[in-house]
Amino acid sequence: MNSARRQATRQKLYEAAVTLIAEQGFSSTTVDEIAERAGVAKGTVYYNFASKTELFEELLRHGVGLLTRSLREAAEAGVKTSGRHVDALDAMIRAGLDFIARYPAFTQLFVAELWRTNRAWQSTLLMVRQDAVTVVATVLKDAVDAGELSEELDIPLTASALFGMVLVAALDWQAFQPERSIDDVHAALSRLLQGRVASG
Amino acid sequence: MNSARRQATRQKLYEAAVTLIAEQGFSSTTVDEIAERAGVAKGTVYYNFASKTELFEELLRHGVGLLTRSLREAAEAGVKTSGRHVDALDAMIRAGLDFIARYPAFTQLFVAELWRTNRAWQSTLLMVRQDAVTVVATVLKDAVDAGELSEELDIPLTASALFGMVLVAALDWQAFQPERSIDDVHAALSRLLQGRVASG
DNA sequence: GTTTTTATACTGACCGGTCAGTTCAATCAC
DNA sequence: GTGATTGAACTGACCGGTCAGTATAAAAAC
Repeated sequence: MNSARRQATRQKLYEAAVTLIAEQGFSSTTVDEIAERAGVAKGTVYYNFASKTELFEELLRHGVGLLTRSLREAAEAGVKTSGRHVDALDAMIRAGLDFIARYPAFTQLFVAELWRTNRAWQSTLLMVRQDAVTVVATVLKDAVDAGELSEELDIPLTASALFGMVLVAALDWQAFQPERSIDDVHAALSRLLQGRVASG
Repeated sequence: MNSARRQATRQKLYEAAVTLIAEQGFSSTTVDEIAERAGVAKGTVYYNFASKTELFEELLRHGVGLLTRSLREAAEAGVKTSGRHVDALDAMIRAGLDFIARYPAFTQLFVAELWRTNRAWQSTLLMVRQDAVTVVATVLKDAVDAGELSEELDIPLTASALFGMVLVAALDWQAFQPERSIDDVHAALSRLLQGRVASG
């Protein structure tokens, strides 16, 4: 059980499912399509996952796991180089952009599901969302504690707003201006964040 | 044709469809459900709209029409009172929050579909998105032309980022902290936007 | 001012297709 | 030789769209 071979099959199924569901949505994506895209028999899907829904839930956990790990590592590395927590924040924005550039399909799918209610996987989604927001909020809190950011900062709301800013800007970048470099996008967002927008 | 009665039926169908699709997504929402929620027979749906997809597309146009009108009015009123374009921007943020508070279901649905590809209504979505972003970008451009914002400002990307900031913060507010007042949320976003985040 | 006609709006049973999930004997790979 | 995969057939619930018929109200005919 859980052999390397099986792991590889599951990975193929994740990759097939993520692009199809990002394009078409969960309900319009058929299990037959997923199996075909993954180059696997339909029976294999049900040998590896209890249901279509469970495949999707594990996919969510898998993807958000990658994101949070990447954000955490960026934050740690960012604070280590300069000792300033705002640099950790900036490094996290960069890591977010990297993630979205690398896994655009997962990001689309995540956004599409995030604020839906009454879905089978709602509790799973709430948990993984909490994981991701916590990483951002923690860095914000550290920066406030260190006196780098105002004590009046509304941490949870700001974490959400930052998350949204990066998310929407990056998705628009991917969808409508894919020729731009990541450095370019990163610079524009950093500027906006650091209040260097006002003229003079 | 286009009688008051028919208009009323279409309105009922919009209202029924928007909440159901926001909760469940387009594909998981059945025409039977929409009809039942609207208190109307299934045939009536097809008497008023050519297909489920067309109902959805007209719903998108209808909703984004409301949003852009509201943003435009806010921007005009905002610039009139003080003559400063950054106040128009702030007024637009407020109008965005108002809209999301008033039509949360439409907002959810719009976000969920915005970055999907390969969907029947993609072109419709692209058009209405363009309408909305243009309103924001226009105000940004006016502010830059008036010397209130830096000339180096990346207008389209900043417009997207602002849009995302307000969108995600507001959806999180609605979903996870609905007890907070709109003034409170508005203040936090204004602060973030105007660079009053850094301490000191 | 009552009957007839017409146009529009609405109804709901029904049909044909689709799809998640099941089953299982046969084959493969380590 | 045991765990993993295949492939194909099958089931049954579900759903988008259709259509013959009904309801309503206003105009036309008498």
